[in-house]
Amino acid sequence: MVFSGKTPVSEATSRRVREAAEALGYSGPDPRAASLRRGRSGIVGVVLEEHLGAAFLDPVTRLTMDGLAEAVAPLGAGLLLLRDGLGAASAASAPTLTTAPVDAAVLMGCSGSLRESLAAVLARRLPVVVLEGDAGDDVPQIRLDSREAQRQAASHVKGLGHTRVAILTLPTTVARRRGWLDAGAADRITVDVTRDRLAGARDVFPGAPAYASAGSSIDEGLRAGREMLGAADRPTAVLAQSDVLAAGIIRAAEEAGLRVPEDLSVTGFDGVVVDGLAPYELTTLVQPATDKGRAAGEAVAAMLEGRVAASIHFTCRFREGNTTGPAPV
Amino acid sequence: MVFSGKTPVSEATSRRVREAAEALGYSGPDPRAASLRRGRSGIVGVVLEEHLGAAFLDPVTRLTMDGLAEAVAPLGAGLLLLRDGLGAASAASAPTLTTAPVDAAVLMGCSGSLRESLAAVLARRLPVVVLEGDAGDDVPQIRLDSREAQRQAASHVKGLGHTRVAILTLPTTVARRRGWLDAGAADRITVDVTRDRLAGARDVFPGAPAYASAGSSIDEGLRAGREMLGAADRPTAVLAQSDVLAAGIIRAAEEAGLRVPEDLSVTGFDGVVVDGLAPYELTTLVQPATDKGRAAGEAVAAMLEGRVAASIHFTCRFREGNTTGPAPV
DNA sequence: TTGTAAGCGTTATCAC
DNA sequence: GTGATAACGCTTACAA
Repeated sequence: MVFSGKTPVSEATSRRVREAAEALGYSGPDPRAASLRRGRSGIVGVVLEEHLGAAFLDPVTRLTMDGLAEAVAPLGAGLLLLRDGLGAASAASAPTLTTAPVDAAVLMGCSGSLRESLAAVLARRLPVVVLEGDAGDDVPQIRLDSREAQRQAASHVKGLGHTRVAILTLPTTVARRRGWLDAGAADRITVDVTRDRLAGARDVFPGAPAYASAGSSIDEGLRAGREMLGAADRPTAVLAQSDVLAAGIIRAAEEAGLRVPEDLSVTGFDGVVVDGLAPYELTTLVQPATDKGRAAGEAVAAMLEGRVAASIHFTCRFREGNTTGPAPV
Repeated sequence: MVFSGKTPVSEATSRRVREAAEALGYSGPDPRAASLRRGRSGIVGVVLEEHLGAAFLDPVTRLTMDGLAEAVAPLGAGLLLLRDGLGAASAASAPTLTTAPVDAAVLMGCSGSLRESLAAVLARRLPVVVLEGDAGDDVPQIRLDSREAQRQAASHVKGLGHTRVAILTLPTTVARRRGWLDAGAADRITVDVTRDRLAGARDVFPGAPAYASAGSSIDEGLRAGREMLGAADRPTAVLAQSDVLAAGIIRAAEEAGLRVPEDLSVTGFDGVVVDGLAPYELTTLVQPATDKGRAAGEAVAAMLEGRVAASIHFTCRFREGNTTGPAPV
């Protein structure tokens, strides 16, 4: 066909066809028909567990999506935004992994309904990659050494002499309840990232109190910070599970008249640029967010070409900033 | 068919079919074939002009996408992220409006290559909606009274006695050059939103100097603020074209030891929650960002059902916060 | 209620 | 190099 540019076509024929097309009002091949014939739609489904606005609030998600988009582009593929299961409410008509013409799927931090989404794609025998979630079997996974990394930051803080340390966690379950975690709560955490990072922190500070945020944002951190720093025996260091949460803690400290790091040390996690945080430079764990996305995209590409994609384990790099210092005496 | 649930099927047959399906390893209808037959893919393409990470940095974009997603969901449609034209580099293999199986398209602030993208969808006779961009002809557009709104904020500032007023604009062209705009620069602005808001501000302060940012973020605002507030005859008020830019200006003011609003008044635009800006509450123009997205989605839905969708003009609401005050004497 | 047949618009293949 | 032909897997309409 002239449009596909696949077969060599003579100039004359080409023009003749184009003229006819023009006359008939034909505007190129129909992608729907092409995708049926080819067995490829050129679309990769991305499953998010929050609504769009919330998901993209997180800088890590943004970076990951960026890397993902970049890696699937050469494939001629675009990203289709999908939300995972949830209640029957949306299930009625919203597009799902089973009804959307996707060639492959990427499950992003679908902690809650991961298994459900996974079952759906697996049933359709679609290539699938799971980002930071425990998919168990033989599906390629992109993971991070969250626990080890968090342990490293905790050790750093311990080395500075801190003993009264509190942890500010990411949401622990899909319910996203805000507040202090009680004794057995750690075992009921369903979000893998949260669980791993908490474990890493407690490897170093076994009994450290932990407060769960309802999301990863500065305002959530601020809100949590007010509560965490308000207590009588307030901590001298807070290990936050994300940079934006850490930024919120810093704001709360400023609000309470505490200097960082003289009165309070704060560590983050992610190593992203937090808009407006200057002049502070967080002590944090730098994770290769964009690379993670890219790796997911490449894994998808590999599987689409029939190759097997291996799981990848990324590591974080500890970066000392100016938000941690010796424990106050 | 049993799976479609369209035709009434007896229980016995249903089970028989299901068993056969199971045996043959059939896992439901192929969405690609269905979309060809139906002539619908259930996908709405969203054209962004930046890469994902950058686009979603802007709170307004996030909210708009949210509203859009919500409005197209009942349609059974998902959002496919697409980037507009650009150089030949990406054009090679990246998915485009012409190759993706979309039922309709939404063009989001595609200032630069809007016409190009528009031509592509129009050629395919797809329903299309343009968000805040001048599409000229009879394509439905979702617009905002940017100029009038900005004029209102400027009047408020004028009423407070300010005369030395500077404007901080959003990017003026796709090139996104940062710096003071010279005399004729206003006429060379290709981004509609930027042009309209600048015009509104200059309706009230005709000769006001304007500085162009390279993007809508706090750090951009901070960077611009350092330059704008560093001059000898620094302004007593800055009209920023977005809330996040305004937040950056406030940070720059703090940095320079200026109090807001005592020494410097600042206005924003958008009325979004700026993460971490508390305790300031911006004087700003609240725009219905989510509604804009929803309206775009509904317009798309209407067109998909054969109805005609009218253009919609949204208006902003002026909201006085605590970042503007009387001009210092 | 169940079964059957005809296309949706491509693209790949094969004979010319 | 060019033109015809046969699927791709579904949905819908119509006949049994």
